[in-house]
Amino acid sequence: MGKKLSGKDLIKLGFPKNNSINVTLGQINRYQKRVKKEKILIEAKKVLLNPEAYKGDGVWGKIAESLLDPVNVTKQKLNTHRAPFQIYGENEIDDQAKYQLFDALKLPISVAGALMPDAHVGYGLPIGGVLATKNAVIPYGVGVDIGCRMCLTIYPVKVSYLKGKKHQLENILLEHTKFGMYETHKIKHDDPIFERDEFKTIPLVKRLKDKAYKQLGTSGGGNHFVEFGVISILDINNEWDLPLGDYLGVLSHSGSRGLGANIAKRYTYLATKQCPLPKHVQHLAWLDLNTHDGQEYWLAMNLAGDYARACHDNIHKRISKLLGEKPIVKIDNHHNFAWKQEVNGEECIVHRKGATPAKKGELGIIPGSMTAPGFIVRGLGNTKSLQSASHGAGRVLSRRQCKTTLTQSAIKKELQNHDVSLIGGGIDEAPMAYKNIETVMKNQQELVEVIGKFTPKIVRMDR
DNA sequence: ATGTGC
Repeated sequence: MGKKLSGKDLIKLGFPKNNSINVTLGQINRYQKRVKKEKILIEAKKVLLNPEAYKGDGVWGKIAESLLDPVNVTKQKLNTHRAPFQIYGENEIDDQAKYQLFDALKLPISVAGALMPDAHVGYGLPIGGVLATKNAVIPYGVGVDIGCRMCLTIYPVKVSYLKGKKHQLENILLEHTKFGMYETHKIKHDDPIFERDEFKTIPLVKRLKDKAYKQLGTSGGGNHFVEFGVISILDINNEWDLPLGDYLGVLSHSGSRGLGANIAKRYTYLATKQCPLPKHVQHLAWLDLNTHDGQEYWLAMNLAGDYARACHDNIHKRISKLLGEKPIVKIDNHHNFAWKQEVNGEECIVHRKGATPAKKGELGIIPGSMTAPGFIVRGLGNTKSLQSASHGAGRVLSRRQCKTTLTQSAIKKELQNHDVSLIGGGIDEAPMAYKNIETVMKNQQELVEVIGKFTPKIVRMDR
């Protein structure tokens, strides 16, 4: 009732008639909804008089920045030329995914790009896309599931265990992994990550802390899984001096749950507001890393990545305890993330949206499907791929196509043929929905070398 | 991938 803060109030206070008004109203509306107008105006005046002192503040930092350095939101144009790029396994990649990369390579911030052999169409950057940019980060270049990653632990246990204790292992997955949107652990688990400053200093992240707490160690849905299988070590020069042969392995694939999803959503929205692009590429909107929002996204993205790691660690720790065995090897890697990395001698932001980092000697995991093997790989540091490799086999059938062309009985038969037992798993995650992983691996021999193989035997997914 | 707060 006339109590709501308006632009006029701010002008009366002495605010300049530029975008600082909009920024201020936006921040207040978002984070100070329940604070009295009088109180807000007193604080706003202080910020107006000394914006320098408020730089970095969760709520007022962005306002201070808009006062110090008013931004002109100008429509960005695409270049007519493309930044240099490389495509791996081109024959296996559909044209739409290539066109998406080509568009991304025309952004004025783009330095170089690559397409991995499992690439397919996504929002903004294609899945399997790698893009290096100059001092800017594209939230949709990372993807909605920030820090989506793999984690593998290997146990010094005979593989006959998989058959002999099949029922017990199935029970571990059924009772002690959590899938789907709402399923959480009955007992709350803790983790040092919740002491991180970002949970206090970034208002959005603060609001997500409770949710993150509840979801720690859960897997979510989609293509996420936790599975037991056979690890075959194939490289005698492996980094753990393991004799060649078979071991019990636990492999997990999941990300940062609601925390990362909400961070992605918010900063994508902010990016599209600040960086208007032609309609067909609007999802490639970026945040300048010198701005408040850009820096905040970087911190929030890194937090979401670390949270995703904490989730996997929680899963593996609990399973290890239930097995009564300590892992002798642990390998893990993000495949939806952005890193600072040198490209052609200058520091760039390298986005990998469904791509495995593959610096020289860097270890990673490339999963196949629930019936096809995954691979433990060692990066070869190929600069043409921006030191990256595929993050899996890649889809051949869309989720919709799966539902219309596949049957439950065909999936059941496929699982039986490979001696795989499945708990959960929808028709859209059928093994037939994925490309042949052997072909994908062949198409990236210049990018990674294989150390070992993972053959899934007991798989748990959402349903 | 997530889930109803721009």
